[in-house]
This record gives sequence, C-alpha cells and structure tokens, in this order.
Amino acid sequence: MLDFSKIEEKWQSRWFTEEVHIAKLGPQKKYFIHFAYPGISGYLHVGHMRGFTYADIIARFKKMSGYNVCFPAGFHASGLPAISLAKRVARKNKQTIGYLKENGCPPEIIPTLSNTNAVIDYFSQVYVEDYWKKFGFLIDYSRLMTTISPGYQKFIEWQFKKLNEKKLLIQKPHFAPFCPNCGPVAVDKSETDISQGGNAEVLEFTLIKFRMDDLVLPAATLRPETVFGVTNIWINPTVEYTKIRVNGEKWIVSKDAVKKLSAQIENIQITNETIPGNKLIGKKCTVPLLDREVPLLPATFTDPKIATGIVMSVPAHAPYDYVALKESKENIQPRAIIDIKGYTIPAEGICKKMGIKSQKDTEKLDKATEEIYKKEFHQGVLNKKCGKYAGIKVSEIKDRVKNNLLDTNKGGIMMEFSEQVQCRCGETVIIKKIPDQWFIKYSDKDLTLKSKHHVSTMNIYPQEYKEELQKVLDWFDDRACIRKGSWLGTGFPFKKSWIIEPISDSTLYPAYYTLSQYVNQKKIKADEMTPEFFDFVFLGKGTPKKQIWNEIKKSYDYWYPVDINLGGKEHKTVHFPVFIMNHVALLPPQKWPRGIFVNWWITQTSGIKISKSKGGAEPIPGAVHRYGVDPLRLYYAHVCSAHVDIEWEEKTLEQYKRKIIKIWRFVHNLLEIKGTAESIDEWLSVSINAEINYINKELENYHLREAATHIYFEINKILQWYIRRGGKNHDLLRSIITTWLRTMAPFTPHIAEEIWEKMGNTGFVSTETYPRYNPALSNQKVLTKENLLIQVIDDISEILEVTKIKPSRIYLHTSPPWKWTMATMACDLKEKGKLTISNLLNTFFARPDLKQHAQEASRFAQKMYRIMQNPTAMEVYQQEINEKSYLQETKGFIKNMVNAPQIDIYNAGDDKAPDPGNKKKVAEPLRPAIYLE
RNA sequence: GCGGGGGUACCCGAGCGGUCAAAGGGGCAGGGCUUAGGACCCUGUGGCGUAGGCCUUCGAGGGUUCAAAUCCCUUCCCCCGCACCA
Repeated sequence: MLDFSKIEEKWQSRWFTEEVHIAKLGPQKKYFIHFAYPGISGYLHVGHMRGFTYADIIARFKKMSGYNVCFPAGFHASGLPAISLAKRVARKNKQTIGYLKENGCPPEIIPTLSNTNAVIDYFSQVYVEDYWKKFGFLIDYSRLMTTISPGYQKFIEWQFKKLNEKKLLIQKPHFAPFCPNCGPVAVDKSETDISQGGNAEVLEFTLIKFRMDDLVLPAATLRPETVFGVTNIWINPTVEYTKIRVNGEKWIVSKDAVKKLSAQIENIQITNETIPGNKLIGKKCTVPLLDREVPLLPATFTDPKIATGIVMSVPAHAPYDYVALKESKENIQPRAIIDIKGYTIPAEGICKKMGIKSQKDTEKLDKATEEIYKKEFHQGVLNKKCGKYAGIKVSEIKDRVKNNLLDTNKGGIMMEFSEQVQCRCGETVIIKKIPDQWFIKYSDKDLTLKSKHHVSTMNIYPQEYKEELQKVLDWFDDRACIRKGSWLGTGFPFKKSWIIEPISDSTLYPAYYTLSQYVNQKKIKADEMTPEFFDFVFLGKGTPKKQIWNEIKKSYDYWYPVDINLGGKEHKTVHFPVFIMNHVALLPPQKWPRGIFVNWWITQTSGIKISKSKGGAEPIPGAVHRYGVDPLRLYYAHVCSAHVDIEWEEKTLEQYKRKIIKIWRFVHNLLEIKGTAESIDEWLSVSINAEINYINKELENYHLREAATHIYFEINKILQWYIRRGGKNHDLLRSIITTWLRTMAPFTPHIAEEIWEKMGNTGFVSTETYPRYNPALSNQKVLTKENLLIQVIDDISEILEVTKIKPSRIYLHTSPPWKWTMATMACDLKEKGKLTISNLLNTFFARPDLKQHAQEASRFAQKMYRIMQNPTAMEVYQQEINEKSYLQETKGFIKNMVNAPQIDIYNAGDDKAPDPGNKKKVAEPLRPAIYLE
C-alpha cells in the first residue's frame, strides 16, 4: 500500500541531507526564482501553498532542464501583524489563544508568544519546518532572512539613501487613517488593524462656508459645483452643535466633526459654546459665490457623524434634498442648474419615477442619487444660472469650483471615510493630516516611463497582466513611505523615530537573497554592511575592503536579476509595481527583473478568499496528513489554470489523492509485465516522444496545468491503449516509465522518487535531466496508422449501435490509390501556397494514368480542398500509408473490439474485390468504406 | 470614476480561429468485481438517426471568415483591485 507520509519523510530527509536544495555558483545558466515572501501574522493555510507550490514546480523543472537554480525564501516581519498577535497573546485574548491551540501550537509555547520576537522566531520556524519542508520545496534554506534582521535593515537604509540621492524621496502633506489611541492604522478589506469599516473609502469633501452674521456654517459636499443650486441648509434639529475657532473664524459643526477637523486643520480652538440644532432652524445664511440668502431648515437625514454635520440642500439635483424639502412643506422651488437629457428637474424626475415618498426611504434614495449623479457627471452641462461657469461640463467643473472656493477662502477641504471605521481598540478611526510626510516619488515621469518600457520586455504570466501592469504604473502615485508609531521595520535615515512602512521595505529585497547566506554563515557582520559595501556589491562602485566583498559581489553578479517573482493576485496593484520601479530606479538595466508570475486564490465554497479573520482556513498539517503532499501538489497544479480562483473542496482533493494512487498501482502493474517486443511498440515510443515535446513546450511557457494534464492523464491513456493493443515489452515499458517518472518529478516528486528507487535506479530522479524531445523518434506515419485503426473501430461501433445489427461479416475497403495520390498532391500544393480546386485538378489530370477517374475526381478534389483548410491536415495526408496492410495486421484486435466473427479487407481500387453493400465508392484516405452483414 | 477579469453542458472547470458536441473531475445511469457495501475498473451522459450522419448548443443580438465557444461591434449580468494590507 502507498503510505504517503512515510515516503514524504524519507525523500525529504534525503534531499535535505544531500543538499539538493542548496544553490551554489556554477558554470551553467542560472535561474533565480522566488515568491513574494509571506508576512508573519500567524499560521498559513492551504490557500498560501498554491503559489509556493507553483514556485517549487517551476524551480524543479528548471533544475532538471539544466539550469542552476536559486530558489530562496524569507519572511516579511515588518509592520503590525506580529506585534498585534503578540499583544493579543499578552492580553490572553480568548479567540487568539483558541486559534493557536487549534493550529497545534504547543501549550508551553503559547505564553512566550506575548513577545514580538518570539512570534517572529516561532512562526518563521513553523513556515519552514511545517509547511515548506513538508511540501518538499527545494528552497535554499541557507538563505532564509527576515526583514527586521540587522543586515536587512542596513540594506534598506542603503536603499533609501540611494532613493534620496536620485531625488525620489519627497515631502508633502498627507492624509492618513489614524486612531487617536493607536496611531496610524491600515484600513483594508482584511481588517488587520480595524474591527469595522474595511470597505471604507477615503472621500474628499469640499467645505463650503455659508455665512451667518459672524458665524460660518461649513457645509460639506462631494459636489461643490452644485453650490449654484443651493436653496437652503439642512440642520439636524436633534443634534447639539459646537462652535469652534478656525483661523479667526467661528465655525458651527457637529461634535463629532470637531475631533476630525482638529486632526486635519492646524490651530483649531475648541470653545465650550454649543448650540442645539433646533435653535438654528429658521435663520438665514449667505451662499458664497452667489451672495443669495437661504434659510436653515430641519432634516433628520443629516448625520452628525458624517463630515461637519451641516449639509447644503440642492433639491433640483439631490434626491435626498428634494424629498426632504417636499416634506418640510416650505414654499421653496428647486433651482435646476445642470441640464441633462430627459429631465427638467432631475431629482424631482427620478423621485417620481421611482416612487420615492419619504426621506426614510434610504435604499431607493441611494439608488436615485447614484443614477442622477452618474448621468449628470457624464452628460450634464451647467446652465446659465451658474454665471461664469455656464456651458461647462460637470465632469470638468468640479475642481474649478472647488479651487475657486479655496482660493477665495470661501471653502475648505475635509477628508472623511465613506463609512464608520472602528479601530480594534474600540476607538473611531479618523483621518489625520501629516503636513510633511515623506513619499517615494513613484509619479516621477522618467521612472514611470522606464518602468513601463521595461515591463513591455518582461515575461509576465498571465499575459493580460502585462498590459494591466503598464496601466497601473501610469496611475501609481507617490507613496507615503514612513510612519511614526510602534511598528516593526527599519528606521528612516532622514527622520528620527519614524519607521519605513512595510511595502516600501519590500521592493528590492530579492537582491538581498544573493548575500543572505553569507550573513547567515557569519561571513559578514551587519555593521560591516555599510553603504560603501552595498555600493560595491550592487553597483560595482568603489573598492572592496575585504576579500569577502568580492565573493559576495560574485554571487550577486551571477544570480541577479530575478527570473521570476511569483505572487498572488493581491500583489498586482502594489507590490509588483513597486518591485519593478525600485529596481529600475536603483539598479542598472541588466539587473532589472525578467519575469512575474501571478497566481489567483483558493477560495471558500462561497467564493470568499480564505483568510484568518473570515475563517474557512484549512490548516496545512491537517491537509498534508489527510491527502498527502503529492496529491496536494498535483491539485494545485492541475485543478484549474493558475490564473483563476478556485474553491477548496474536499471531494476534489480526495479525487487527486485517488488519482495518485491509481498511477502508483498502474505503474506497478506495468512493471510486472514481462513480455517482449510487439509491433505496437513503435507507436508507444512515438506517442510518448510527441507528448514529451508538448510537455516541454508548455512548461517553458509556465503552463503548469496543461503540462500536468498531459503527464498525468494523456500519458496514462497512451499506456493504457498500448496494453489494450497487446503491448507487453518489458524493456520498453521500463524505459518509458523511467521517462514518465522524470516528467512527474517536478509535480509529484515524492512518489516519483519512490518508484524511481523501486525500479532500481540510483540517485534522485529530482536531479535527473528532464526528458527531451527526440526528433529521430518522430514518426507521423505511425501515429496516423494507429488513428486509422481507432477511427475504423469507432465507425464500426457507431454503425453497430445505430443499426443494431449483429454482424456475421464485415467488409472494409480502403481508399483507392488515386485518392491517395490526390491527397498527397493537395498537400504539395498547400505547401507551396497554391492550393485551389482547379490547381489540384490540373495537377491531377496532368497524369495520363489518372484520367480514367475524371468523373469522381472533381467531387473528391472539392472535398480534399475543404479538408486541407485545416492546418493539421497536411502532416496527416502528406505521406500515403498502407492502410490495407495495417488493418490486416490488426484485424484480430478489431474483431475483438467490435465483436465480429469475420472481417474481410480489400482495397477499393481492386476491381475484383467483392462489394455487396455497394460501399466501395465511398472509401477515402483514412476513412475506409465499411459494410456489415 | 479609473483599471482588470469573467459568463462554456446537471455542477466545478479547460479550451480562446480549423483535430469542438467541446479536456479533466464531480454527479447521474448501465455493466464488471465483491457475500453485501465501499473502493476499484469499464461504458454512457444535447437531440434525432436501421450505416460511420444530420440538427441544435458555449449569457443575448448582430458582424467578419471557406471556417467562431474562440476575432469585431452592441447589449445584459457577475466578480475583483484602487494604495500605507502584505
């Protein structure tokens, strides 16, 4: 029986003790592959293994194809995840402890994980020992590194100094999510730092200052251009408003807004004066730019938690305002200021159309708002009520009105989330303005252009991403690259106590793998890794201070650049772009990355990405135990294309496990066969050789799935057919299986090794060369003949099924010679690009001996012409094969397959051949006439 | 808004101009094996057909082509990313 874990342990231990995985400099072509290193945030799950497995399969294939492969890995320890895990352990958070236990964390380890460094040490060891090694990955473990090691930090410092020298570090104001308790937080879908609001977007509200005596009502809007259509201001009568002083002005805003504005505007003074909303109602204020007076009216939809809590009302264009105005019963007419087709007063129109009656009907109102907004944005033009802006398209006006308001101190800016965001500590997350934030200037024109051009020369999988990536580079803007707070990472060299953020310290890192093993072996110490050292190693500047510098430089020169960087689709818009741009910015062109491979995700049955917070994550050791590593590897490689999401389903995994077992048994059965040569042998060799050709081509293009289909399914089928056809050549089978195992080795290495050894081979199949196409073995005729046989059996079977005849005798008439002649002539003409029906007939009749077939020739020429339009037809018809003799040879087999006692085979060109069914005339090349009786 | 992807038989998923009624799995049906069940192995799985064929299908509607699931246009629907999350 096949014991997966036993052979896994056996071969893994042998590979690693014999150091199959270690990358050493050599004379061969090098191949450098790595995957986007995982962040240290806890246990990984089966979803992560998908990409890692692809990397290992590719690395193994390249190794077997004669490349000297370097496949390093590391850990991204920067940022918050490790800290937050440690904090949760320290707090004895129940969920966290439970999660650790469930994943098999030893009880004595758990308390130690309240320390961040312990988290990093523990999990990096788990990743290596429990995941990567258990999957048999031939990662060069002597190069492991983490982003918070002293050597790496030296490397990052050097990188930022270089960026600064290149004028790619700039300073400007920035708005960032911020928790008053915890400092900067990340707002993202996976909700790492927050407990609510992962879908929030950052919106830019324009504050429009409506004046009321000496007071300012800063109404917040996303559509400043509609200021011309304001008819009133909405105040929530149930809300207590607060007065604040802003640059000598007195503003009225909601209480919630005070905190937010203080984080964004300097010099805000909070007064103790409050004013209830209902006291404001009925007063009047002035619309800026127009100097019209409008009243303050009550509206319950005005939410004090959103922006300033003061809303300007544009009933002609905002459905909410329109409905609220109707409900207020005020005698105020909407002022339509934007013309669009189909509406005179858009908000009124859509409310009537959708039957909206109340401002509480928020679902419909949201829909109406969206529809009107889209229409107005795309088709709308400001009308004459807008003074000097009349005639301008809405899509162009927004910023102009906003800037005009700002320039004349009639407005301001407020950044706000589209929904409430809650920090994990319980506090509401706000947006803070950092006046002098440091950025990496990814908007740099020259850098963008060079990067885009380089991308166009790269190997990118999937192909579509190549174009997408160039577009991403176009809109990729400057990135805030440092933060203040308790984060793991490298200190920023130009601003004390600020730390480089986790994306920015993970861009050039594969270069560090070319020297990490020297650090690990203590051949160089972190404090020796000065800027001069990196200048020398990476840029060839200066002179080496020590011999080891030369050695390290040699390693870098040999292995770099990256041939493939492999990562999940989540990296498409951030990691991969910065990975490329930093290389382009800092290194010479010959060191720029050559390839990117993007893999999609494993999702839960519902289509949700598997994640720790959303659940559904199957722990890796459990899956290894249940299904076995080789089945898992084959599953990843074969279940679907690498560039599409797939749901994790137990049944599917079981299926792959069975598939491996079947192959295991099948191979063993084949090896038991002790016969000698048969005529079908040649077909087997030729077919396998054709498969090898195909598999190599697919693998060279990183089509792992397609290659796996042929290795595990097509070759299997071919061998099955061989056996059915009576093949039993022991020596040939052994040699074919040897080849087959080598094709499997990158995908399912353990089982391949195990059989390899059982067959008495020495060494590792993993270090053998990958099977290569042998042109001498290519023989289309052999394949065509066998296909003829299959076709004949298929046809007979179909006839039997349709007619329900139990045949006592079958007549086969193979194609008359003249039809073959015409077929080969057609191929000839096709090859010369001269194939037309008339050319074909002319060529044909040029031969006097063929004139006798004039009557049928024209019809057959038409048919042949049609067949030849198929590009694969040429190789099939190019060489005439002796159909009759092949069928004669295989007659016994056909009889068996179709269950017929007697088969008589003739050539249709033979006038004396009996033709009881009058079928002879339909015989064509590779389609013999068939008659049953 | 910007950018990307996708809609394929009962289901999951390949295919991305000719070998396509469409790989591979699952499910279902029949047969073999077995004391029985499971596992395993065959066969079938759009419709019609007493001759290897014909007809209809790859979201919908048009078009290009000798030939389209595959290319183009229009249209409907779904999914994803948009930045301090790696």
